[in-house]
Amino acid sequence: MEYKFRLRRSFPFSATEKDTEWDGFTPSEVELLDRKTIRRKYAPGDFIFHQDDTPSGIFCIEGGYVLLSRMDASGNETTFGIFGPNETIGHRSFFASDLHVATARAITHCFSYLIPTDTVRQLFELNLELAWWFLRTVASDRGPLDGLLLRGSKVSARVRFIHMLLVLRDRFAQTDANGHLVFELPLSRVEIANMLGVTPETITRTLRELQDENLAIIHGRTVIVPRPDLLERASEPNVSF
Amino acid sequence: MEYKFRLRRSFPFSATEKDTEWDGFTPSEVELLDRKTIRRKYAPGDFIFHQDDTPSGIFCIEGGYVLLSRMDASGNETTFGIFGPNETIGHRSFFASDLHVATARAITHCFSYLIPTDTVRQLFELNLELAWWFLRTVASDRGPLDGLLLRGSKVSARVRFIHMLLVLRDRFAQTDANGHLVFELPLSRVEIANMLGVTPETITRTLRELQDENLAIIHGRTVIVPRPDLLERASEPNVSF
DNA sequence: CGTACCGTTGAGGTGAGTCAAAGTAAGTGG
DNA sequence: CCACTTACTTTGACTCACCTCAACGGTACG
Repeated sequence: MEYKFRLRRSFPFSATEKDTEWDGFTPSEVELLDRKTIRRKYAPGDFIFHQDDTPSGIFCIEGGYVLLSRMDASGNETTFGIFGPNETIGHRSFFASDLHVATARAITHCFSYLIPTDTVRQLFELNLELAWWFLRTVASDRGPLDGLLLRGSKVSARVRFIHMLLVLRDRFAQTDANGHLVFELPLSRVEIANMLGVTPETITRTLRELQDENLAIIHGRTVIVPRPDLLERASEPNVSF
Repeated sequence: MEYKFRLRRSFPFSATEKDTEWDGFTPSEVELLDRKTIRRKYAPGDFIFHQDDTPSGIFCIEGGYVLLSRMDASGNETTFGIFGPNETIGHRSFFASDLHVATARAITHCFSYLIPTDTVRQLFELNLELAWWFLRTVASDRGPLDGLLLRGSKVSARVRFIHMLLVLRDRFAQTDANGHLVFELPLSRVEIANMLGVTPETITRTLRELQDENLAIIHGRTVIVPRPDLLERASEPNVSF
């Protein structure tokens, strides 16, 4: 039997995942998932859900990248995170029985599964261990917390940006033949600015500053870091060069 | 039989709580809790746990108030929240199998229960619904998230302070005979500043500004708000007076 | 009556915001 | 393949909210 849900590292509903505590689904549960989940396709800029919507279930991203952000009354957009393949979004609001706090917007072509509310409920009834797994997931999400720590006014835009690079390294950077870190960021200047809580102009200026100091080479959305080791030092707020 | 754990609204381990999904403890489980929890007394300034400590269990505050904050390498302290009676602290790190991200410090005389790691584990084995309850608790904690939203550089210290008042209203404010809101804040200027991500001097100046505009009357840690309705309007970042 | 902590006040500096304009890249249609 | 539109990015000049540093006043406590 062929399931839509195959082996996927850290995919919470994977029936065959061996690396997590979470491989206890029975065939009937997997069948339920397969039958009820809704697969959707999104183009860049498409919304997956909006802030203040009532959650209609939990989304699992199959491919592509999604930004979670919130816009306040004055039009300031704050981005909390970028999520990619095999990550779930929308679960926090779901479990808090809350309206969506954030808007999810695809920034690349994107596929996601929606596990509808009723199906999630049924799964929890069938298998209470699911709560334990999600408890770990939600508790481990330090996104907003780390963001908060970086927003002290004493933390410069420069340090925030470098910190962002460190966080995104695993997903968007590769090491080339010369040992340089090459980032292919899927984010516009505006989106970066919203992640760091500054303006796009500040991003431009910060990038030029880093370039002038030979800490990075910038080409559009490509950022090349010749000396990755210096990055870590530069992310210490009080280290001067 | 008399238990240490009595009826307490929203106390997660309450055996008799009827308002939540969480009243399913059996007598033997309650007995386990009673036997294993450790009650401790703290004076103002005492630490309950330190950042980067290994969690030794979950703490429930019986009485008094506790600040959760983190200090970075340059000595900046960021406070995420203030917690009081019947609230649990330390659970996020616990469930994430992480070191404590924050330091918990008593700001008043304070009693708390520590439910040790082993006891929590036993309780989860006895009663998996506990995971479901904590999932709701952790998911509902919007503390760091709300904090993050207030740290956009476009949000002034003034708006942040007013927002803090609104958040603390339920706990620390009473309405007097004239319909004025009277806050008795248990926080020093420095502690307020750390909550808002500004300096203590800015707090002083902001308070004087509010006083000059007759929006508040300040006496030490007492803040009287003559027109509570104006507060809500003033917390909208883009409303001008 | 010092010591310590907290809070206030002032003067001066600065990082980042704002506004406006020009430059660049990417896609569309003829 | 080129003109045209649209969105994104950069740059510069100016402004300002908040930080920094330093001094001083108040209150509690041994």
